Amino acid sequence: MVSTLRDVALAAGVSPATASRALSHPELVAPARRAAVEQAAHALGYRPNRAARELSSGRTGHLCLVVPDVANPFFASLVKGVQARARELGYGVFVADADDDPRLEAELVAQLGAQADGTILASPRMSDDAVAHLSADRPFVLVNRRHEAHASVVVDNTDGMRQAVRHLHALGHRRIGYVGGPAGSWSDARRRDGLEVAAHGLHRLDVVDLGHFPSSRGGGTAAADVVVASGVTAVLAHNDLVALALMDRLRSRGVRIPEEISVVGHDDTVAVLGSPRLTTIAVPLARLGRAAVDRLLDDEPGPDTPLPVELVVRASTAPAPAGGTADAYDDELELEGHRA
Amino acid sequence: MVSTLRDVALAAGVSPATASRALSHPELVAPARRAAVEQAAHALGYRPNRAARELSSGRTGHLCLVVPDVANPFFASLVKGVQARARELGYGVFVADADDDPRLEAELVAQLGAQADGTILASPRMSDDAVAHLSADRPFVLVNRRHEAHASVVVDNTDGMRQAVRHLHALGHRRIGYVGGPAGSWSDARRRDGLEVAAHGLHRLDVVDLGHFPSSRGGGTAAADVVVASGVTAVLAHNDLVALALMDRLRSRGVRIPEEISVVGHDDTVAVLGSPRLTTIAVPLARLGRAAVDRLLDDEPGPDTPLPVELVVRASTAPAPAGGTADAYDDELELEGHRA
DNA sequence: TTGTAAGCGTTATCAA
DNA sequence: TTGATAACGCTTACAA
Repeated sequence: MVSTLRDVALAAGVSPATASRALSHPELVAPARRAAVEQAAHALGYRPNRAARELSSGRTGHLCLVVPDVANPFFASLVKGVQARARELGYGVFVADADDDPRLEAELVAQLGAQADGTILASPRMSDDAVAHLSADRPFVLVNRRHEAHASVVVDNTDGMRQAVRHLHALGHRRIGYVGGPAGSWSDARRRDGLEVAAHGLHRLDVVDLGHFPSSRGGGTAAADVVVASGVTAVLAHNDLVALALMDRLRSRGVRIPEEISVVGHDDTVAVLGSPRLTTIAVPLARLGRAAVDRLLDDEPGPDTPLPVELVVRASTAPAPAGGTADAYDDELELEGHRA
Repeated sequence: MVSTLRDVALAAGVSPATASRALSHPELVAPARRAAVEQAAHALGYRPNRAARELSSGRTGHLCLVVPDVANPFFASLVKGVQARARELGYGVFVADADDDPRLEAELVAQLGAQADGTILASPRMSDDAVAHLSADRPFVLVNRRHEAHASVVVDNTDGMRQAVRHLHALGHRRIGYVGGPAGSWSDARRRDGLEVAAHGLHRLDVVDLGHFPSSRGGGTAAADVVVASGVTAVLAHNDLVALALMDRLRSRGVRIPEEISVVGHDDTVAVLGSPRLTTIAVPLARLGRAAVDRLLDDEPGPDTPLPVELVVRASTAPAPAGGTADAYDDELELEGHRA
């Protein structure tokens, strides 16, 4: 049979209260008794009943993590980090997949969040307004998105763009396209900021905004044709999945990568599966997940500096084609280009 | 404030016991009172306290899912299916990532499993012996692995091999290599069975066992050289990740795919990211996850037939090279080949 | 420093 | 069909 705290107390010759304290607040109990209790607990294979503990203390020992799609490698890695850190701290993690439906996300936050000591939400697509109305009574942390109403952990999206643009510029690219993520995405907006900053600092550089695209393979396929039409010699994609599909479509239109067009992905989730291997902006997803847990459980909010990202150069970026199209196109066909 | 059953009972003018029954076992309560309770509950925004319910009833309303690595797309998709079905049935899901450590898996099953109404375990690498010692007191289901001591849900690994071999044979391949998964893998053993069956049914066919390899990219890279040395014109890989790395290495050794060697993956997790797109044996992972939940919660075990898999033909398989090496090698260099 | 005892919110047993 | 009432196992004032 499963033994209770009573059994432990009985075996150790103390009251249930002392047994409880010995296990939960050891510093309040005399060393001798504490040892006796610990030994009895161990001998009986005692495991505290979390339901009873919760009912009495109000704390569940659970964390709740809501993501749009666990099968998306970005979120899967995030789950891994959250899970690892939570385990270290003795928490179990409810993982809720919202199946890419922002309304379901809100519902899950309300439902499962009520059964946990805190909730972590990764939701690039929920509206700011909807985010504002999420439960603020319990600890709550937003991942890779800021919002005035909540705590958050983010990565340095802006700096990632800066690194990538500098890399491409050094390779001689002078006309670089940006395949944006869905409109309204917080990180997409930050990346556009980074693009602007980067473009201003470099010589003779056009950054061309190719528009907003779905952050799926379909987005990359659609973007490819826009890329070709824009005359850029390099592209930054919103994520690796998009970049891979983009390369696929480019190739099938006869464009050689990286000889004719260089491609940069984002996140480093599936970049290594591409052919050629994708140069990408690596995001420390597991660290981000761990940081989310710490932030959730931290009493003092802290400064919340963005986590650093790192450009990983692989085979999909190369020097700009000689006599590249950059100058040829310089004064035509400029879709909202930023100019240095 | 959050309202309790007492509040509902008070508002509805009934006793807490009746309120409880009205909500949990409606058929035991007179329609009039039931309606009153339901209305009061709704009006007060009543949410049952799961801890209290658990303490009293013994049921947690939680399920536990332990996987070796959530960042692996195979398991991520499985999580998605489990999660979806569990939600439909009103359960929350603890997801535990064992970080590819079978010992940790066992610990997680014991720890988190004790806080749930049932546990689902996907563990290709745990030893049969270790599996035998896992908690049998609560409902427990094994995923894609059979074991006499436990219930399980599996896919038809054997038939998948049959489909793939038939496909390759029809394309004229007469010497086909098998890049196996880790030794001890249950599904790998089933696939070898399928290979044998398939080979026996087809004319002039050699299936060459290339050995056991890690189910990671490294495994695929290592396998590539063995593939080249074996003189096969087609390869079946243990999963898509392995197949993709295999193609990478083959290509860098100057082998053209599919012109010189055809490649077949398994699972259809990342097959579409490859270039060329990978022909693969699609496994219904989400369905498998859903089935695991149903099996876990089913009172009557049922027959447990394997879920069907489906060969998806893409660009990585093509007719065998003319004057292919198959016949040339027919009587030499036969590594444990099965012969029809 | 320790023990007594009162809950925590729900379910389930028993009478009525 | 309904209502008291006693658990469920633990934590935490409060008292000693």
